Amino acid sequence: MSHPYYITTAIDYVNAAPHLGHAYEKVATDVMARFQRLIGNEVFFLTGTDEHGIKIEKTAKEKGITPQEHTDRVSQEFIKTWSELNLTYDRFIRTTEKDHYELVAKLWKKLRDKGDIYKHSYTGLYCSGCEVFMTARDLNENGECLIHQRKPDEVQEENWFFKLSSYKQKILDHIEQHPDFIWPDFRREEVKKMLEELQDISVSRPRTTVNWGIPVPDDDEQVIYVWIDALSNYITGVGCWQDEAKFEKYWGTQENPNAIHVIGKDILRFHAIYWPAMLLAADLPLPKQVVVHGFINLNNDKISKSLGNVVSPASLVERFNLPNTDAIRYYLMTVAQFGQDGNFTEEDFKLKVNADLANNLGNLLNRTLNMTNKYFEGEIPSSGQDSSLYGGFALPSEKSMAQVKAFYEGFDFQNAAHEILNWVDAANALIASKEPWNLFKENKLEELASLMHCVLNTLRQVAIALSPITPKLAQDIWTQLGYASSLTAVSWEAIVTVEIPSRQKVNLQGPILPRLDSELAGEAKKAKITQ
RNA sequence: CGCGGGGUGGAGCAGUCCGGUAGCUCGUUGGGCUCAUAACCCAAAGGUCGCAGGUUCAAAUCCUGUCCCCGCAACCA
Repeated sequence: MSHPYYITTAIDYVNAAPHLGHAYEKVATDVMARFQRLIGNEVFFLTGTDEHGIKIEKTAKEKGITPQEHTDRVSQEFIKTWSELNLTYDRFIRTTEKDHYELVAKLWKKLRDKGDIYKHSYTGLYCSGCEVFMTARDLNENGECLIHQRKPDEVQEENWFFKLSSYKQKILDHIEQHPDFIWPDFRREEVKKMLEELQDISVSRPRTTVNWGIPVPDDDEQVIYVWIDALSNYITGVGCWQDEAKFEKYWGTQENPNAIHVIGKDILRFHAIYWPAMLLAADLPLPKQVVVHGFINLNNDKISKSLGNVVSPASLVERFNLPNTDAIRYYLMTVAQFGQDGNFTEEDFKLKVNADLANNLGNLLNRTLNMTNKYFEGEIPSSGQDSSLYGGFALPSEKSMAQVKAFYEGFDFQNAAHEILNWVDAANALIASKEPWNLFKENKLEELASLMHCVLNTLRQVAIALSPITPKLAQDIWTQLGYASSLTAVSWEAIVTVEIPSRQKVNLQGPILPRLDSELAGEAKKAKITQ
């Protein structure tokens, strides 16, 4: 049965170019979106960019362009990168879009009219070096900014505040009553601790500080700060207060919440506390689940601009001469358990991609199609009388298929891929043990046909099952198996209910993914030779 | 005592909730095969699970203490 499935990523701040860290979350969300479509659900996948704020304003000024020009440029970079990674989002939302402005203004008024937003004078310690207000934690024992080693100025500012504290209990209750609201478990516990010390938050900034933002309704002096502006993209994206039918379908209702937010661990607080509080204040249903992933480090260092270790997906494609980004998608999804941190190294990337995708899977396809060409003139043989002969061995068991499905559903992409690769291994082992080349020499064509049919069908199943993670490779396998149609038209059930058609003409086209030989490997070889 | 994550064969990790022959991938060594992308298959070596104590017939797994690494703490995913 088809269900609406709404999934979102965090929207990225357009102050820097997209890198592997951004890509990690987006790919994971795309894998889930693709999987949900595969099992027949009606998916709406939202991603986008967060485009307001002082940093954008400053960067634009430095570059001598307007903030709008700047955000136009950078958001295009994100769109381009996502296109290279084959993300299948349904909308790319930008917080500078018209419908978002309207929604945010409505949301603001609603909270204000309800009395949940109030004006408050705020005396803060402002470090002009950092250009930001500091809290006690940012200061050393002498009350000096840790970075600039000098005392910040005492500045009084009038801001609008949101009564976050009055929603504390409701949020806590919701978390208790919906154990799946925050995933994984340990993040839920973390949020409960955060809730213990909860203060109201400032939700606007004076125009004297920031100009680039959505104006506070009926207050020319103030601009809406990031919380209300950025978080509400999730409801703008599915037509809140604009297209009620669409909104109810995807966002869901109080009784049947439907939205799933995929976010990084750094913004847990905002999604698990601020955002639900705002929704409660606006009398809107809460999301169904907040899924929190870990970070991918680069050579054990945090990915960051200041470390200068930013790697873009495009640069990997270039360096390794990849036919497409599937190797990157695969690696990101298998390098760590979703929810935990992982570590990216080029060496490991090469190793894993070569072993799993090129050697085991790619080579299985290649050797199988070659044999189909040699022994059966390129036509898929029928399983014949012996259809059950190899069934228990290479064909994935129904249990294994169900496991893969459960892994996907539980955001365990690592184990999903691992389980599918087991099917590949089993097929390779089956070939080794049955020695089809000898069956051919001995003219045991019945047995040979049955064996080849079995392996070809396994490849067909692998293509379907792996398609959420590696859509291009899966389609390549599909095409080489002789299908004219697109793999996206196939459903998950077909793994079990359909067999590869006999007499279909295979279409061997060479490696779906050549082995990666990095510059590193090249240089290591060179070094050996010169020694 | 701010919060949280992690410390398992050479490397990267799973297993820890619901104690009971320590598992996976890569690498190494030996063998096999030749359909295939120097690939694939089989086998072996290699770890007493950070450290100390406790509970138990039995602990990587529970409890206590301790050391080390990492992240978060009003926006670098």
